[in-house]
Formats: sequence, C-alpha cells, structure tokens
Amino acid sequence: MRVTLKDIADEAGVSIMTVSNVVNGNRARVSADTIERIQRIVADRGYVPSASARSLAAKSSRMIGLLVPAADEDSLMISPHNVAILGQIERQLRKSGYHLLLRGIAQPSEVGEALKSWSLDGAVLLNFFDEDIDRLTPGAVGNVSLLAVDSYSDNPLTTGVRSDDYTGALLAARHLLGLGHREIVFASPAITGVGVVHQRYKGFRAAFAEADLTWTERLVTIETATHTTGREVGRRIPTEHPDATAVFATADILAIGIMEGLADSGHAVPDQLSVVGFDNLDLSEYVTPKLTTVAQDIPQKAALAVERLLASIEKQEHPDSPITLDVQLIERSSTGPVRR
Amino acid sequence: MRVTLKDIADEAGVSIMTVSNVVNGNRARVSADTIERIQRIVADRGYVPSASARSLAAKSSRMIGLLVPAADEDSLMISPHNVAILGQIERQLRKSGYHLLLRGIAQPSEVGEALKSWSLDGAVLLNFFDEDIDRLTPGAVGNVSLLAVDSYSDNPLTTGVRSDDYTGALLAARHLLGLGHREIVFASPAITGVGVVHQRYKGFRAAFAEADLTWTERLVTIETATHTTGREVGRRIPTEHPDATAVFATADILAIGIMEGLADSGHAVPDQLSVVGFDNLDLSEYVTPKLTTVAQDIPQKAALAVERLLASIEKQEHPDSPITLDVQLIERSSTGPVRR
DNA sequence: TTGAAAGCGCTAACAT
DNA sequence: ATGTTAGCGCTTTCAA
Repeated sequence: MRVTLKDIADEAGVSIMTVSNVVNGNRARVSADTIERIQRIVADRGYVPSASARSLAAKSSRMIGLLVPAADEDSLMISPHNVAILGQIERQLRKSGYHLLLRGIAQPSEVGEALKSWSLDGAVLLNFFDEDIDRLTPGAVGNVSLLAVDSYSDNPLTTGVRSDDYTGALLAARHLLGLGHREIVFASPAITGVGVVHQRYKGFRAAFAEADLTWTERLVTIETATHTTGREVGRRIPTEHPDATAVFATADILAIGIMEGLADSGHAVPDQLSVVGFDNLDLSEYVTPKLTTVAQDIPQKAALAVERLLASIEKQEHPDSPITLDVQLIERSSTGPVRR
Repeated sequence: MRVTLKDIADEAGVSIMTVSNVVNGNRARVSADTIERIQRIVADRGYVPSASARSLAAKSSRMIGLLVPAADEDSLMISPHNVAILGQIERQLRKSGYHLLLRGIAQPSEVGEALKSWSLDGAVLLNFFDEDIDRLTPGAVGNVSLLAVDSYSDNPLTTGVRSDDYTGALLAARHLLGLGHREIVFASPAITGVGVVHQRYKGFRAAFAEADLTWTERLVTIETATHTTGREVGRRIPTEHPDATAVFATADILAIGIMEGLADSGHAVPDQLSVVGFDNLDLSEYVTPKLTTVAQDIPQKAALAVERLLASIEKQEHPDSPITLDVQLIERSSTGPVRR
C-alpha cells in the first residue's frame, strides 16, 4: 500500500509530527541530525504526501481550478489564444507548488460545485460571459479567490486581468483611417454579453470621433468567432456592404476566415479590401497575406493572472481591482491604402 | 463553513450514513420517503461532497491526470493536435463523473509523484517520448492505470492509443510517387525516441519498396516540429537537396513552416516542390496553398483513450493491448505532378 | 431500513 | 526538540 507518515516515523523511531515537520520544511522544530535521517528514509521509500489528507486536515488544498465554459455535449472550446494562457498558467502554478484542475462548465451554477468539490483555493475563469460572472453569488463562491481573464464584470467577488481592448481597437481603426479607409465593417460577436467586444467597439468608434469623422454603421454580427463563420461573413460582405473598403474583425481567427471568404468571392486583400484582426495569433503570420492585427502579451497576461490570484489566496481576501495590459498594433500585409 | 454530511443528517434527523447512501445513489438501503426528504435538504443547503474526504476514505479519487512533458522553465507546449485531444478528454471524463488534473512533467521521475500526490485513479500521458514511457517502473506507477497517447512503447504498465502512422506515411508517399516524384525529402524529428516518427519512416520507405524503387536518402532532422524550425528547413532544402521535388514532413505545423521557408527562397509550391504534412490540423486548410496531409480522427482517438482508461480503472487492472486508428490522405493544393 | 464505530493520512494546537 | 490529542468529512464494516 501507500507509504505514509507513520511508516516513515516508525522506521526512523520518531513521531509522525517530526516527520511532518521535516517534510514541510519546518526545519526550526527538528534537529539537523533527525532532519537528515528522515529525509533519507523519505527518499528511499519514495514517500509522497497525500494531498487529499493534507487538504482535509489543513485549510488549503493548494489546488486551483481553470474553469472554461463548455456546453454539455461539447468539448472544451479552447481557442489558440486560450491555449497559450492555459500553458502559462499551468507552469506558473507548478512553479509555485499548486496543482491545476481543468474543468468545463456547462452551466454557471456548476462553478460553485466545482469550487467546493475539491475545496479549491482559487480559480481562473477563462472565456466566460461577463453576464455569467456578474451572477456569481457569495454563497456559491465562498471565500475562494476568483480571477476572470478578459472580463469587464464588476462583480466584487472576482477580479480581472485583460488587455487594453479599447486602445487596441482604437489603434486598428486609426491605422485604417490613416490609409484612407472610411467605409469600414466592424465584424464581431454580439456587442452585449462579452465586455471585451464592447470595449473594442467603443475604441473603434473613438478613432472616428477623434478624427472628426462619422462612422457609417456597418456591423456584421456573428454567433461565435470561428474560421467557418468568418468565411461565410467574408463571402457576404461585398454584397451586403458594397461600399466597404476595409474590415475590422475582433479576432484573428475570424479575420482569417473573412480573408478566405473574400478570396472565395474573388476579392483581393488588401487591394480591394483591407482586413485587421485582433490577438496576434501565431497563425496570423502563417496565412497569406499576413494579417495586420493587435498584439497582446499573452504570457504576461497569464503570469499576472496567477500572480494576483496566488497573492489574494495568501492574503485570504478577495482580489484587488482589475488590471489592464498594453497592446500594440502589428502592421503586416493584409492592410493597404484605399483604392477606388 | 462548509456544509457536511453531518449538517444534512442533523437537519433531517437521521444518521450520516443514511445521507451518504442517498447522496451516492444507494437507493436500495433507504426508504423512498427519506430519500426525497434528504434530497430536498441537500439541494436547499447546496451540499457538495468533499472529494478529498471521499478520496481519503474510499479507495478511489475519481480524478485522472493529464500529464504533458514540460521543461522546468517552459510552459506546457500544447500543439494544436494536443489541444483537440485535451478538450475531448476533459469532456469525456466530465461526462463520466471524473475530474481532470493537468500537470506538466519536467522529469520522468515526476510521474510517480504526480500519481501519488492526489491518489489519481489513472492518467493519460500525452506527447511523451517512448523511451521515457519504457522507463516507468511498477514502483512509481503502483496500480494506477496509464494510457499513453501516440506511443509505441511496449511497457506493460501502459497501453497506447494511436493512429496508424505507418499507413499514413505510406499513403502520403504513394501519393507523391503517383505524381511522379522520386527525390523526396523526409523531414522529421529524430527517428529514434518517438516511435511515431519511426513508424512514419517505415511506412514512407515501404511505399518505395512496393513500387520497386529505391529511395535516395534525403533526411532532414529537426529538434522539434514547429513552424519556426520548418521555415529554416524550407530555406535550406533547395540548396541541401537541389534534386528534391517533394517534401514529406511528419507534422502539419512543420510542413507549413517549410512551405513558408520555400517561399522565402523563391520556390513555388507545388510548382517547384510538393509538400505533404501529417495531422490535418484546421490550420492546414487556412494556409496558401492548402496543405495535402494525412488526417487522423482526433476526437475518436481521445474518446477511445478515455473509454479504455476508465474501463481498466473499473476492472482494477492494467490496460489491454494497444489500439490503432485508421488514417486517411487528404489531397489539397500543396502537391502536384513533378515538373522538370 | 437505519445506525454506531473505526479509521483513511494528515495538520493544528497544545503539551512535554 | 519532540510527542500527544483531536479532529478534517467521508466510507467501510458490522450491528440493530
């Protein structure tokens, strides 16, 4: 069976508390001799503490959850953007001695269950609708630290780490305006629901405002930002918005689909229409033409998320005010001067 | 504090065992009345069983690990291929009432620790070198069920679920031979170490053998299959192998990099060189030209992996013999007839 | 159909 | 510097 503290204690001829102290690095309470002897036995026998027992006896599980929305029958929809975040989060947690529970959430009510079941010390909410985050109640959350990535919810139970979506869209729109474009399509998921999209919409319009221009509203709303929907949109745009000379899409994967849809219907990018994305996925550099887009520092975002989450766990209080990271416009080949 | 069995029991005026039986669906031991009354209280109070306590008292944790190699300072390198697997695995486990612990493994020795720490019922090894799987010892693994995705290790402690790599490469090479190509570069990570690559190498050569042709060995070996290394390789190939008319890369992401490197050095695909990949990533359809590649049914692979893993957990024995899934050649635009 | 007792492996709080 | 006691919340076994 499993090697336990007691096994080690018996073999060393000490009490289990002494072993526990050694294992937990409580060196102040044990003599150097004993420490060394016990460490040897621990290594020899391959002792690994039981996290369950520890979690039960102590207050902390040292496990945090990564919660991602997922309809019951669907698998986790992990976008390239979220993959990068996921990888970084795991690494940061591992380095800090925490474990990661990855869990799909079919209904907002499952959040509470996920937190309680394993007594999670905290959780990162990835890709949630702000509306769902708003609805999280103290009863469901308890004193668990919650950090929502890319959220603009002001639910005090959570804090956010996000990129400067407003400025990102502003930069993108400025870039297009600078190239002479005036008739620009704004392609995105519904502007309500996800605060990120709303911010980008505001930033986009602000660019027109600061140039004393009026934007002819050209909205194309999609269900979800995928390559497939993008492609459909790309096919429709030339007929739905024949005057448009540029498209701003709120996600690279969407923009790339749009470029393909445009190509399908015989429209050249950037000669006939310019396209700008958002995210700076690796992918955006692999496609032809290479996509002009807004870059976020994803590793930094993830690192900050974990850092703030762990800090709030250690302080035993709900997280601080949200934080916003800088963005940057990456000019590539999918945009060019307007031609009429 | 937390709502416990005892809280429910007190409120219902029964013993905790009765509540436990109700919660665990042990309906045979409780009267219908009591069941209903308890279920109401459980719902009202928002009771969620403590997985730690359960794991400690029972034998099973109902948690399985997804272990992925990751150097200490590196974040999890989750390729698009593995993302798809990861998402599917989480869904399957959730549907079966299991939880998923995601863990990067810096050294093979950490596998045992990962398994023991949370008393995992089983684990999926994703992306491991066969050599490392070979070295797993009964001591480290215990009676935990282990399933290695894409492995050809014959370590009896594990079982494998993988695609038919041999046939995949065979199909790809046949396709190129059918187009008249004879001088074909085989671009891959080192052929030892990862059995998958070795299988693909064998299949590749088999295509020549069955056509009574001899392959002029044109190997390009890379460190890791990434877009960046692919691009470098693509730039080198025309000078290192001036006679080559086609390239078979063992991963789409590599093939896509190669196409770009070829373009960098002014070589047209497929007019001057044909390129074939492996995996059929979404990505392979987004690039220009669209990549001819070998498709594996990733969702099925993941589903099968979980199914077999859970079966072996429930039977309390090490998993059965490995299983191999069919593959399919997807012809797109990156390959064409040889032109001299 | 229901309950009581024991213990899973550990830690916190208090002895010694 | 080391040990003792009392649980954490649950399941298993045995009894009623």
